[in-house]
Amino acid sequence: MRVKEGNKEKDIMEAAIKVFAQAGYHKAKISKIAELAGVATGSVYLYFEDKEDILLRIFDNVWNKLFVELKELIANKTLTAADKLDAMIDLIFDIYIENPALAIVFVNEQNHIMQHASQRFTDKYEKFLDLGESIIKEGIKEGVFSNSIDIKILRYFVFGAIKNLLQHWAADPQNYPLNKIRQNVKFIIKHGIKK
Amino acid sequence: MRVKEGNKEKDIMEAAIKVFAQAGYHKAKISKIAELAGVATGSVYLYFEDKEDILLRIFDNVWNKLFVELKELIANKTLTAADKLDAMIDLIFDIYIENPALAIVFVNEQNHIMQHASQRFTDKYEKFLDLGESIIKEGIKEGVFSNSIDIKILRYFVFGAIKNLLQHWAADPQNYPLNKIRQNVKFIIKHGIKK
DNA sequence: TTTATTTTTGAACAGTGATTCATTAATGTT
DNA sequence: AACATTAATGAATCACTGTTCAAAAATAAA
Repeated sequence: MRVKEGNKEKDIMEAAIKVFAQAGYHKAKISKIAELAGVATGSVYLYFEDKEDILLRIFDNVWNKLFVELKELIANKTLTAADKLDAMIDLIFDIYIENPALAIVFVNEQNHIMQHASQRFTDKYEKFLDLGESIIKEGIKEGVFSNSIDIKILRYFVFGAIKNLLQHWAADPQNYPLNKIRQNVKFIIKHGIKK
Repeated sequence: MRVKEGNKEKDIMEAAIKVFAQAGYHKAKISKIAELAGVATGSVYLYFEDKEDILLRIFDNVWNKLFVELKELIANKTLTAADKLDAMIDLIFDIYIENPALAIVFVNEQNHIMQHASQRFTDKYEKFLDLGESIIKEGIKEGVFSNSIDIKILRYFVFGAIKNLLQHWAADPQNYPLNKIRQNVKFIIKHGIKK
């Protein structure tokens, strides 16, 4: 019997993240991913169903990670709802700092995922946003958040705002430091623009 | 001499909007667009350079329209900055009401455009957002808008939030009436979620 | 009606790149 | 060492669809 050496699955996935980030999903070539991962083109198909499966698994990982982290965060009894909201926003920004290529894929290919794999994906996405929702509800109970905003609307509002800012940032990182963006996002969500 | 009959260019563009909205740019087939427009496949290339050119011209039209309308809006001396901000948001939502398919293309294919034709497109986009920026500045002068938010950040924040909400709405229109979304957007931008 | 010019057609072409699979290599077992 | 089993290879296949272009059709002018 022969046993698999190394971790080709991981190698391929990491290579794919880089190639997807650089070229975008559609222009990314399997042959390029394989080359970067140091395997033959055909080997990719030993570990992944097809091209889309690679992207889906990348998203699975990100959402799982975010979900676990947010869950821990919410369980923390020493934080107020407002603190938790800030920390939740940090979770997303931190992906960018830890793994910029992954973050680029995450924000750029969201559309693709939504249209081609909503069944597999919506679950994790919605679960994550459900947790976010619970923070808002907590804040409303605490009396610090307004109860006149529809929470379902709020979640897509906030996620979309952050996604777009990160997309622009990724396209031209020099423009702004990520931390300034993060700060402003937190402020706008809380206070809006009215004086 | 023979003269062109009808307005095939317009027919093709309108067909393309429908097909792009339904299938997404990448899966949209030229042959399908031609069929829907009632012309031969090859005829598409008499009026458009290539597939991407169709998408670009669709975007040109939308941005031009938005730009003109926003300009008029801003020139209106009877409106306060806050009124103008609301009206600006209405401009975008109104595309959805007037032509849902066009709006779906507009929000879904923004990515594609940004990555493949920023030179041609960024101009109009940024010009539009510049006008939006002028509304905010007006409000700051009036003393009604906070001056502690970075305006460049604000614009991508707001545009992204709206874009994402409209994308979700388009994917499942039953979920929410568009007007409720619109209302909430206006409120969140102005007041944030803090009580 | 004939000719000239322009529009329209749609089948054929061509480039692309995801996917397959017969072959080879590597490792473990007897 | 010989064998069995699984991993890995990468050139060939295959499907797909954007684009081209020679031919046909429509219209206007002579």
